[in-house]
Amino acid sequence: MAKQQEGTVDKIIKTTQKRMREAGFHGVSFRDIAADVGIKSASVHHHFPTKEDLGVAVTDAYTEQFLEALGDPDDPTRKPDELLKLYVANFRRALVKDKRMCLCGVLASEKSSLPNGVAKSDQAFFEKNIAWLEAVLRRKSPRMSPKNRYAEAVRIIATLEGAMLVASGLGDTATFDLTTATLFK
Amino acid sequence: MAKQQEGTVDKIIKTTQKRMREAGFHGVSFRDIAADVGIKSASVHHHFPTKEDLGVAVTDAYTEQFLEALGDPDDPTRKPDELLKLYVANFRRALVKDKRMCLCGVLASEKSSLPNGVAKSDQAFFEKNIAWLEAVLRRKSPRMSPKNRYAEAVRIIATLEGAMLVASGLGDTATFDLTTATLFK
DNA sequence: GTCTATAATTTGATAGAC
DNA sequence: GTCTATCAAATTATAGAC
Repeated sequence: MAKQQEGTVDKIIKTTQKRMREAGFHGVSFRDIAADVGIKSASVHHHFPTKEDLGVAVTDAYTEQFLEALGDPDDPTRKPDELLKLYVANFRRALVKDKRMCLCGVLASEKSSLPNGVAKSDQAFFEKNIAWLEAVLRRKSPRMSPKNRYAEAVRIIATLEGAMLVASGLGDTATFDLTTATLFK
Repeated sequence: MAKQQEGTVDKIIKTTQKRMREAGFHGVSFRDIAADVGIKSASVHHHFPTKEDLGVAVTDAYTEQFLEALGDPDDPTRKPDELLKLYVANFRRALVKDKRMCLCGVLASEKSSLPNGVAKSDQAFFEKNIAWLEAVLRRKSPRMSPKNRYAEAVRIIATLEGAMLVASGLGDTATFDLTTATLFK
């Protein structure tokens, strides 16, 4: 699977992700995106007829990329504790390296005003993340009840999203580490 | 201090808060707000010349109202543990009763695209909340180091904001209780 | 697949009458 | 303090040439 040359669609998705993570769904326009990519807004519409289409594509791509970076939660060559550390590191990278909130966290905060398709894709991000965490926890603590596993998975992603949010609100990324330090105590 | 009759300014602030908690700063317009209040957009501009002015007023009012509901963290008639429970209950009410995210959480997620004044007011919300929590923790655990108190305060607000965010993303308010149940364990 | 051109609507904001 | 009227710019979206 060779990484193919980056086409216009990929550029559009990438730049839209970037902008939506800064300004939310409503804070981004076709013209801004087109300018970033170096084309005209009509060309963006050619690939994504409506803003909802664009929002869905960007959210789904973000989710896929995020889960791909996590890998298989049942990979026997990686210990559950390592996987959980990797999970935190993934969020950390999104905040510190990209200097941005999680896209799906941003969208969740404006969820009731999103087009249906985008809201649905956003929800899928959280469901898939929780499922991944549950799988890891099943290996880490086989005797934990499914109910408690679910609660623990939700607690983990909520803490990480909250840590990003507060770090963003305070304008201080160090806050993230402060918050997540005791996550698995 | 009798509660005086609600004037236009209060109505504008109230309806703007409501809409911004649904759609973020960029998802709200002067015309929408005016329609809610029952006036014209020019009248909204009379009270708040720019959108930044409006955003600052709404954010500051939200923060003040939020802190007022918490009361004095050093009130000797209330135990620290009660105050912390009250703190969680305050967030819970915002989510369950208003069916909405925390305003300042929403704004934090789009912070880098906000007008300077709004970003500043948003940051103040987090700083004041952390200060309130630190004061309570000083009473609850007098031997805890200031550094650890700060970290614990940040952890508490981050968990609550994250719990709201994920509950919003999943479209299930019960998620909030699941996440916050173990907050003070 | 990209462009020009444009439509239809919305947006933040202002001037001036009442 | 609210209104009408209006502006200039921005927005989502479409039609049709190349």
